[in-house]
Amino acid sequence: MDIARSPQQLGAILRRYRKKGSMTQTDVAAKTQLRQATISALESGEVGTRLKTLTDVLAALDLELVVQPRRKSLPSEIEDLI
Amino acid sequence: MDIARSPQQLGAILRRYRKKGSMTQTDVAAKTQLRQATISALESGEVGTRLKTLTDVLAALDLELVVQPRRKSLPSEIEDLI
DNA sequence: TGGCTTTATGCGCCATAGCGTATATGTGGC
DNA sequence: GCCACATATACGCTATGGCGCATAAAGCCA
Repeated sequence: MDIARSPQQLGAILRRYRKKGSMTQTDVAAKTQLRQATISALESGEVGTRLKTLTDVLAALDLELVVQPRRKSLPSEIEDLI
Repeated sequence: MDIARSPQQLGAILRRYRKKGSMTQTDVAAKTQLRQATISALESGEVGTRLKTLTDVLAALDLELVVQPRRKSLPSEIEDLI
């Protein structure tokens, strides 16, 4: 599932989509005018990453966000503990 | 729709949900341990807002994010111009 | 195992978010 | 018009993201 409630989950999802598109962090960095190190930080779930960085990467991966009410999601809460 | 591709769209969505829940920025600030001014900035679409701030507010409003491939969305692109 | 690619870290620098505190500006309701 | 309540701004401060540049540490595959 691609539901995120934390920067960590968001980072993991972005990494999955990036790999699905056969791109490296360096590729994404080039597309977004960011550094490879910055992409690394985002995917690692650094809590301080800026929204602009997130939306830039989403654009590079051709993704978008949907905001929705939380569903009961035991799986996702368990995932939080990992 | 609640699709966001930019901090601005995200802020607008959050504001709508907050009002739907009859909460003030001060209420959300209290719940999240952030300042009312910070909530104001987030809803205004300040690009530098931190991911942690976003996820904290999402939690306070009982919302979550879904990441999905971009759909062709003329409406959303028009919205960008507003 | 060696060698190449990919990802994670380090360091010094600058810009800025978020802080506390406070005030100004909206915005409704009466 | 007045007055609460809500939201937007301001100022000085500290913490930290992202930068360039560089290197270390994994991963991967022949």
